[in-house]
Amino acid sequence: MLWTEAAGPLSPQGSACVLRRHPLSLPGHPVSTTESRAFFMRLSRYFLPILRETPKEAEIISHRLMLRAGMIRQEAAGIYAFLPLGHRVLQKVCNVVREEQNRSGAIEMIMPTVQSADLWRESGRYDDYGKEMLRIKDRHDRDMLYGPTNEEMITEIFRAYVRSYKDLPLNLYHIQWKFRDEVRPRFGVMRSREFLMKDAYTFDIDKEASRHAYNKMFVAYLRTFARLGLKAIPMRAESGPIGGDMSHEFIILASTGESEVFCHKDYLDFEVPDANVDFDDVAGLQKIVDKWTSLYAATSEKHDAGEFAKIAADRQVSARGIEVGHIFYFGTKYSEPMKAVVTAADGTEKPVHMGSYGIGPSRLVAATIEASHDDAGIKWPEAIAPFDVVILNLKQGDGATGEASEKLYRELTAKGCDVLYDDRDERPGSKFATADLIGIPHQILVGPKGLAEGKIELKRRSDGTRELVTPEEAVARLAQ
RNA sequence: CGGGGCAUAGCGCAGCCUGGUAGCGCGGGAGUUUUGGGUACUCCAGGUCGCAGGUUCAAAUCCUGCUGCCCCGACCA
Repeated sequence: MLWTEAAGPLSPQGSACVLRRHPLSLPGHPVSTTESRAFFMRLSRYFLPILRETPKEAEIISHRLMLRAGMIRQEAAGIYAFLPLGHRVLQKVCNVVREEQNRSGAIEMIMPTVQSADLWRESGRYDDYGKEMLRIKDRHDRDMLYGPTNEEMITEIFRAYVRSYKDLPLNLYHIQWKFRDEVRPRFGVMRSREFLMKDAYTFDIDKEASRHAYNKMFVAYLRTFARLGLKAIPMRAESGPIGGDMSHEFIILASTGESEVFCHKDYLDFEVPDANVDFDDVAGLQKIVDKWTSLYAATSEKHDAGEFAKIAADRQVSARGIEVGHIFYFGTKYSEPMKAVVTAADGTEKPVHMGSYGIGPSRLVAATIEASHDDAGIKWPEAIAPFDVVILNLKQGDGATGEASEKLYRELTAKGCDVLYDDRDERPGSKFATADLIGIPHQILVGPKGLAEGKIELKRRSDGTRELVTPEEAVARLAQ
């Protein structure tokens, strides 16, 4: 029933990772005996704790909307539970990220959240990292920590197995929760202490090879953000506490963004590489990266007013931005102290050149809302919407609307759509408000008036347009 | 970590100054009504007033300490 479909993201490409469990496998949850209701994602049976009023602690719009839409629940400062709706979005973001990482040749794995301090003593960062690192002791009084990042661990794994340049290049990534004990967490999951992070780590024989690895991730990021419906602009960045010299931040423009950014307007119209881009084409990738780094783009920290002024006035963009990704090359910073070396073609041992590449899915969920909402609520891009379609039965209890709604549900589901059915015993106004708030891209309004003429109403959340069509047309339209 | 603020029902708040039976709106439950943009009405349930001390005949209210959370700044994916 519900769980079968709620278990995970349902986009066709992403379904491989969905655990399709039989409901019987869930202990403590008796299987419903109302067979006719099986396999319907009914809002009346879902867990969607909508808040009508805005909790006072929420300052920025994405935080407010995520709380109101029942997506998250704060458990401590900067620590959040993702409720079913939020979880669906998070999973969909992860799937897009995952697909693009895989496309570029990166290989997924997963590393633990808790790490041994010894690993960090090897790189020298145990003492450098400061209070952002959550340090803990286990029962044997050993120093442990909740990972704020995984360079040391991946380097340890690499050096344990890889001996030859023939095994390079290598790109390993994982999507895992991290913890940074920020002094002042804020803005909901935009800047939480615990956050989900995709981290990729590349290993190459030299800097040139590493540049290609860097370019692969650069292009993968362009594609990832575009698929999420975001305009992300790569900007030259400081390499941060991890060190290095080749580094870009991917910034999306949003009026409520946390920092000020400046860039050339042409970036907004740059073409994003399509799915057929050849990631092994070294020169081709370099060309794409060169283009995407050819114009001025800087965050306020690196902003050069003089350079910016050289751009034609009507091409200048000065806006606020949110960092959603960060990639950097850091050479042998970890491979040297941690002795991650391979034998090169000439027989000598060389420390590998590394890079790391982060995207924060949990932050992306919030960032997307910042970039896409209105007074009524969230407007999800189709790629990460928790559901593709919501069917609103405007007269619950009316046999005709119920039948029409369920028929629509079955047909859309059969066509691969992710459908939510609002079968609650609520007034139409309440259903409209809920649907708008949670931002499902397409609403199907099934009411007695329209049904009398054999029509239902199709409403698009993005621009509010609505049209009367037959149920058959609606299905054809939504199934693409 | 510097500065400011808050903590009373699930959520939003009043009550505190001037100590004396803990309130309102929303939400929840039962019902009547209504049925295409959060319908109206009736009834009901729900709070050791963040925690611990103290003052007092009496503390949500006054005093002390603690904890949690939020905002501004510095910092950060």
